Amino acid sequence: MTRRRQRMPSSVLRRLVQYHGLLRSLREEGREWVSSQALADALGLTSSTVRQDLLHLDYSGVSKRGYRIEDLDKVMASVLGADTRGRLVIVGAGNIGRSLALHGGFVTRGFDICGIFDKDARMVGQWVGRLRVQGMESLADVVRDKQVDLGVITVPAASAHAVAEHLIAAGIRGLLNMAPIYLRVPDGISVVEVRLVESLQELWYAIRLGARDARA
Amino acid sequence: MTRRRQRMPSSVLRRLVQYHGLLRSLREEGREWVSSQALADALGLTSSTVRQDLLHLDYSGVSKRGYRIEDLDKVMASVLGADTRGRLVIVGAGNIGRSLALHGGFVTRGFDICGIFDKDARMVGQWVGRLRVQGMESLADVVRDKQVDLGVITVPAASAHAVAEHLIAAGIRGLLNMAPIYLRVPDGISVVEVRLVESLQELWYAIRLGARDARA
DNA sequence: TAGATTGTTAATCGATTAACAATC
DNA sequence: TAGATTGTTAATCGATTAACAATC
Repeated sequence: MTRRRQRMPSSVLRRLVQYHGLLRSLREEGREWVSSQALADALGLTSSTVRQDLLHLDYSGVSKRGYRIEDLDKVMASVLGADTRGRLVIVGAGNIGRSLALHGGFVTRGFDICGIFDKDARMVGQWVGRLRVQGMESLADVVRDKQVDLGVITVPAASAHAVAEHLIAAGIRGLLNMAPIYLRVPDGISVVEVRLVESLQELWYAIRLGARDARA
Repeated sequence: MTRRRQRMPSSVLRRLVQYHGLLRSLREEGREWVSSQALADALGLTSSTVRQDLLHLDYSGVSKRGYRIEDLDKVMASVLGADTRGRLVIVGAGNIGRSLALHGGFVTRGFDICGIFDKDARMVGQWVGRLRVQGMESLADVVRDKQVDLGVITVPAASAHAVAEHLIAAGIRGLLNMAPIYLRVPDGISVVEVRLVESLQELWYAIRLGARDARA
């Protein structure tokens, strides 16, 4: 009987995903044990934070030795759902959309790309790797037939909301939004916003601040 | 004499960048005033948070009317450095790197792309929009000659650390890292990590949790 | 004027860090 | 055994929200 744990804070979830990626690398290296301190060092955290985070899991380490990498990896994969594959479609076959479709990272980390769509008739029919760009009118059928879970939005800001509604109407439950606009969605739909330009602006601020400090 | 404000927490900085993007759109629409409540609604925050954030700026709103969009935009642009352009290079001319180079978002939001580099000789010389892919041996010269501020890393995880060191040695002060590995850098160098696959994994967790809750 | 909205203080909430007994 | 590392509680720190007097 698994103990009922409270809902995971998103700060903890974000780190669990990181630990999991790290554990996979460590496993590949053939390592067997890892300590909270080693995990913390690798990600720029404190060992206290790591141990607090692992409290959210049904897994215990071993005093003096740390955590058995293989076991912890399995527990995390199960909690994160990394042991079942997610199905996604990409909407927007511009540069970003096509590069994500061609990028191997999604596939190797558990996601299947079930289609790429664009409303531009000139794009439709073009090949992107093994996929052929489809028109928006096919979206709902593909989502239903292939039981697609997630939509990745890589269209311009002006079309993003319409695309989101289209995907939600088709039955999708989660959106990764790369369009530079904040999406408002109904309850029950999850959204993760990816903000490349904004990240760059934060970086730009930090650099300028550093330069000022250095002069002072 | 501008009052010396304390260092800005990164949570506040992240939102200031968002406000600024929003203010730009509002300006384009020809709007003149905006309230803390309207800003909050647009980004899913509370008006309290917005007003607290604006306390970090040398700018005051007007009781009963809100904030004058044009003035607030200017103050923010100045604080964020959005009134001076940042220069960047992209290292890694794979799908992601090329799509970022071709993407207009960086240029329209204040960043100039000064070069794209790859260590693969077969890539070197190929055109990516107006840019030609250069070999790694040219990197240091370009960074120095064009006074490049930022590096965007879009190489595989295995090469990311070497590329980061190369960029830092060339004199760059900030890195946007899209490689799926956590970068360790010396003091004084800023890093922003972009984690597409990890974002997708967080989304996947949220969806599965939602599905469980719906069943319960 | 009356009412809406700011600026700011205080209260709450949540996340991180410190500390240390338990333990293998 | 002795020492390293866990699990967990308590302390600290920081961020968000609530509340409301000031005000145009």
